[in-house]
Amino acid sequence: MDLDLALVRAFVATAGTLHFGRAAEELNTSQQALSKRIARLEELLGVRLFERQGGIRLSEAGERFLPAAREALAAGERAVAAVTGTGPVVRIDTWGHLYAPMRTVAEAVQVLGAVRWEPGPGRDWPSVAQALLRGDTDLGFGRVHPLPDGRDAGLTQRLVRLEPVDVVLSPSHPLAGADALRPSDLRDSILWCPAELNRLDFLRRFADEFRITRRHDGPNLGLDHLVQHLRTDPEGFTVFPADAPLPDHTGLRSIPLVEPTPLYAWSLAWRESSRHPLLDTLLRGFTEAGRTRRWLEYKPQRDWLPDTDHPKLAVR
Amino acid sequence: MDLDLALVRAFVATAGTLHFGRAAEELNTSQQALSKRIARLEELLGVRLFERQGGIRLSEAGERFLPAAREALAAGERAVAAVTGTGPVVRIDTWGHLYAPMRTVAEAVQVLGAVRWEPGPGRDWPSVAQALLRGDTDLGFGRVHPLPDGRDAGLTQRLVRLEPVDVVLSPSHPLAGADALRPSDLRDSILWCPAELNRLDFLRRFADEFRITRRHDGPNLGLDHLVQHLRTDPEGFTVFPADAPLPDHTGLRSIPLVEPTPLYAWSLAWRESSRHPLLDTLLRGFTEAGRTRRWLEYKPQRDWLPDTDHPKLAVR
DNA sequence: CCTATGCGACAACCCTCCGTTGTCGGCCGG
DNA sequence: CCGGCCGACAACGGAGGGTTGTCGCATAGG
Repeated sequence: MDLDLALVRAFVATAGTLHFGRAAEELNTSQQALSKRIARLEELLGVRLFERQGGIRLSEAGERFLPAAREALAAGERAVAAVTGTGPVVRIDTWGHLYAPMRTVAEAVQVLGAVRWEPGPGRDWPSVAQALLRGDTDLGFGRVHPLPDGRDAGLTQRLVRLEPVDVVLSPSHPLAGADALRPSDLRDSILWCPAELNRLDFLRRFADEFRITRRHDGPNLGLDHLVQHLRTDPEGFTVFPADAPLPDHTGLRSIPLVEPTPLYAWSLAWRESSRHPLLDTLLRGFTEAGRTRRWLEYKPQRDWLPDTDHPKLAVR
Repeated sequence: MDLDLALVRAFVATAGTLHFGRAAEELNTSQQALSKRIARLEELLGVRLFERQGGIRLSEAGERFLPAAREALAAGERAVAAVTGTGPVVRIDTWGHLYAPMRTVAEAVQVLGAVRWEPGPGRDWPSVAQALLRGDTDLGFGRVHPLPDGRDAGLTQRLVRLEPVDVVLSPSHPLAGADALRPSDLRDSILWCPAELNRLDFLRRFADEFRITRRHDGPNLGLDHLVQHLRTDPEGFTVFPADAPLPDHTGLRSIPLVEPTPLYAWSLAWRESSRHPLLDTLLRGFTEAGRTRRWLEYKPQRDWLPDTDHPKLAVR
């Protein structure tokens, strides 16, 4: 009971023109062949799709079939595009590269397939927002924070993942043996920041919220550099998304945070006035992945989320 | 370039077993026929889907194709189900019947087709919430307001439409000639309520917000009854969703409200722990319809929404 | 009432294509 | 080196889909 999409195509074309002759022309075939195709489809489905009485019009069943038929055609085209590499590509600019945003995008894309994408050169949220507004890129992915002067006006965003963060510290750190730690346990330690703290919205809010006053920041010299320092400083720590990969054999320990568990809010952003054709498919991929992998779980009494992220939460 | 889903089915089955013989058995055909089908599909796509070297495994292209192929098969099945009437039915309980909730559900379903649904006996939000929790129905649709005692715990809801409301009044009402009215213009008029006001969350909040103190309520005796009273009372008015149909030839006037425009918030609700198989399709229908018909537009400076509805808003 | 016209269905024909049966070749384990 | 398993290849037969040609049935106009 599998449809041949060629038949479905014939139906959709005929439903469009309501005229066998013209629809046949459109499909580069003859009226008779088209007539047979429709008849075949009708027999397969066991339902009359058109009422014929001097001209044709959609039957009630045809009316029900039409939108679903269009969907099926579109799905077929996406499948073909997925494998032949034809069709559009969506450019996705990510930021917060230290936290490996790509892995989440890749996972969401994999769920549905059929989306070809390429990473953009994104650096940070302000620059990606600008690129989106200029049309230099199609989609942004990372942690969004409010921009001054309405520099994000016209952009739509959607929260797609809340990721718990772990503490990362040296085995020589006094707390290294714990199975779980509370943020308040870290007050006596030194927060090592991967870049200048005033450019790290999440880390800054985290440190402020939990009164972590000993902080060490500096220019972004990459993950390895940070790891080096952490390894040698028994008082130092940093926080890191729980599923983001640390370089292997760093010898550092990753310990879950609880009471509360801080969450890192990953969002997609795009310019509403120029939606990319693949956007809907991609959003479905994130929705699907988010549900199965529980990417959007948030319990106010268990988790901590920066104030500015709260509006992004919603019953969805 | 239209796929034959029978070929796609062959591919998916083979990708599942990674064994031509067993997949052929599963498909009730011979190994040779299956082999030919795969070859045909590969030629059509111009890509090798399997690597053959003593046994088979998916090629890179096959890996990309698989999820999209599953999607296409599902879409095909939905299309067949839409027209043959096979497949599951989703029971949707609506409430606020005076405001004709069904029309919005019907519109959303129409966008994608393929969802068979039947209305339930819903009366009001509390009773529908209870029915959802008991599993007596699959989905609820109407305006959701918070319930006491956690009687809505375990239910997920999603805002799907914000509908402006119009004033409805008799032609003999002094304001009947206006092209648009402000809520504050109605302070001297009498709000006729279609039921007891303490059961009408939206109307109560509306009247309180805009200081409409003259109110007339009573048991719900139906739309016609309300219309009768409105027609004869030159001081009376009621408010009504802008797109909801009033009975024809009522002789009443409908006038848009502005500065601000009150919005009626329609939501879907379901029990997260027992998602109906059609729920995702249905949600996509609402998302799609919502975008094209601008069902979710809200400007705080232009519109008015009861406080309790604000958490439902979200960037999505 | 008759005819012209336009449209879709039906019939006959032909060829392509798909599934069948039978067989070969290549990769494995012993 | 050999046997067994698995997928590809070859040959054949029948169904199916496209072609051309024609008919039936509407509707409109004289």
